[in-house]
Amino acid sequence: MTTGSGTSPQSGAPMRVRFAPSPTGALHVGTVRTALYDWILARKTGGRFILRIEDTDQERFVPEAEQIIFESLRWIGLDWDEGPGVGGPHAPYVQTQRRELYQAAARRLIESGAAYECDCSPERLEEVRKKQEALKLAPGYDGKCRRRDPAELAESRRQGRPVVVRMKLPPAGDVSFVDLVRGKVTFSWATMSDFVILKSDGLPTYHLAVVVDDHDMKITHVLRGEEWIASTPRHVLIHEKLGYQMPVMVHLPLLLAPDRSKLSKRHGATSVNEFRDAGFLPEAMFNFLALMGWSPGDDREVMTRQEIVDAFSLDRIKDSPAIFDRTKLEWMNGVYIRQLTPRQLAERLIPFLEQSPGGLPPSVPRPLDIGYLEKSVPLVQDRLKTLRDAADLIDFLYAPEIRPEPAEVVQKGMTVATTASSLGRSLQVLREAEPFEHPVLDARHRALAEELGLKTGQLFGALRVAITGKKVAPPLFETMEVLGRKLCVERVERAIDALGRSEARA
RNA sequence: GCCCCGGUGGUGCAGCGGUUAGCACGUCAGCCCUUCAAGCUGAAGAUCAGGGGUUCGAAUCCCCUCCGGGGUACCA
Repeated sequence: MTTGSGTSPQSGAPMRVRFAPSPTGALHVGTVRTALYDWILARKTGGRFILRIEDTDQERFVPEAEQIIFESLRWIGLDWDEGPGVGGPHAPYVQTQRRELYQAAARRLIESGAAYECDCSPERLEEVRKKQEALKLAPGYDGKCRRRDPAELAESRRQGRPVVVRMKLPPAGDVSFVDLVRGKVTFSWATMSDFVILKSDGLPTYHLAVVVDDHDMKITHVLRGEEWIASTPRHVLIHEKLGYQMPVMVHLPLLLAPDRSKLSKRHGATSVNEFRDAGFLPEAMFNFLALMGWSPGDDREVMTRQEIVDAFSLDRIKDSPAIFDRTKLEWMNGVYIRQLTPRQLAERLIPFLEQSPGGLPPSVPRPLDIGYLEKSVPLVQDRLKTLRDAADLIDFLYAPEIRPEPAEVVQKGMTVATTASSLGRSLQVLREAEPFEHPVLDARHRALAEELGLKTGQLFGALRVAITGKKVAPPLFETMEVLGRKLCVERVERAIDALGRSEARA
């Protein structure tokens, strides 16, 4: 390390970190931010980045979600060293395939007296909660089954009544743990109650599963969103009772919407897939997300993946929430778009231009000619915030004909007649210019404007509308060069015709 | 309600005991100029949430208040 900025106390030893999403749908940008930090840390320390699927919630399980997770991670460039698809020494990496481990752990906890079985009905639980609410007490399980008769439990089971396993909380006192971002955090056991670790369907809750798996997979650092900080005491308890050592805890600041509430659907796009489809570049997304909750300590913002890995350190993660500013993301995406070569940009643009709604009109034949596109790209490269912006900016290059509005062709201080005659003179230039390249076209038209006593803006403006059909378009003569002599002549002729017809009507 | 974590220009971030409070996005203006961008210059914009302390000195440390967020499930 030559910069020194990236050397944090913990950057030396290889870290084993895991990203453990639930397959419940698309990957939220906040979740991906966590994955990003995991990946960076693993790469930085020569450690391992482990992917684990936490599918213990059968209710919320979405079958396609697993594929979406893989795709999203691959899209943004996070490759995993252990996990689904690649295997590893702690396989399987899908929690529903590991249930024996959790059940064994639950059994050990019951045997040691740290946990107990509970057959309280949902109705009773609801009743207890209501009573507590009425008395303004903290809601929570009252511990009735702590002293449940084993025979009664067995009877419940025989009758098919649901039985869960609950962790027994210490009667009083505080729990503390060290969080790398927030320092020492303390909770009182009184604010919690005996929580479920094994559900009646035999699957573990998050609390048990995470502890068992992180220990089994030898995870050294746990990175997760701040919403987990309040349940960390539960994890401390389970670790303790199982005789496991706690990994280093790192609770990342939440990602908020501009209105400072939790980033959700109503704020627009929230999943990486949506950003990908909206035309954001993965490298821009990587860079932007890395800065959501972390900064290098100097004023750098636009950084390559390698620069981020080099500069990253856990002690520079901030403790206040990060707000997702889409405008700034768009700016950064534009920066990355401008860094591409025309060829690279053309290649990335093709899927966006070829897609049916949002791309070029269906009348434009697919597949697109990459050569023509590559020539067109420099015309709009500086003007793109997202890849999806391109279609609207270059559609006129693909239109079979342009039907300009006569009123828009005529520039300020000109009439239909003077405009038509000026375009007629331009036509000569277009027919004769040799070679048909922008420096020549530019020089000839400047001379023409002077000869006609027009401002360049007047002549060029009229031509722009004739050639592109738009008042706002890329630089005129570069555009003409891409379009070629034949099309330019046709379009200017057509504009003159249109002017003639409008005059006749008037 | 209770518990935990936050609060620096409009926005995102840096600064964490002594700075004219720094950078970026956005906004506005100028330059460039054929429009729009991009680029370059410059400007406006902050009682560092408020109030008390501690200190020679506080955005930085402590306390209170207010505001925001998170948690409080057989969801993760």
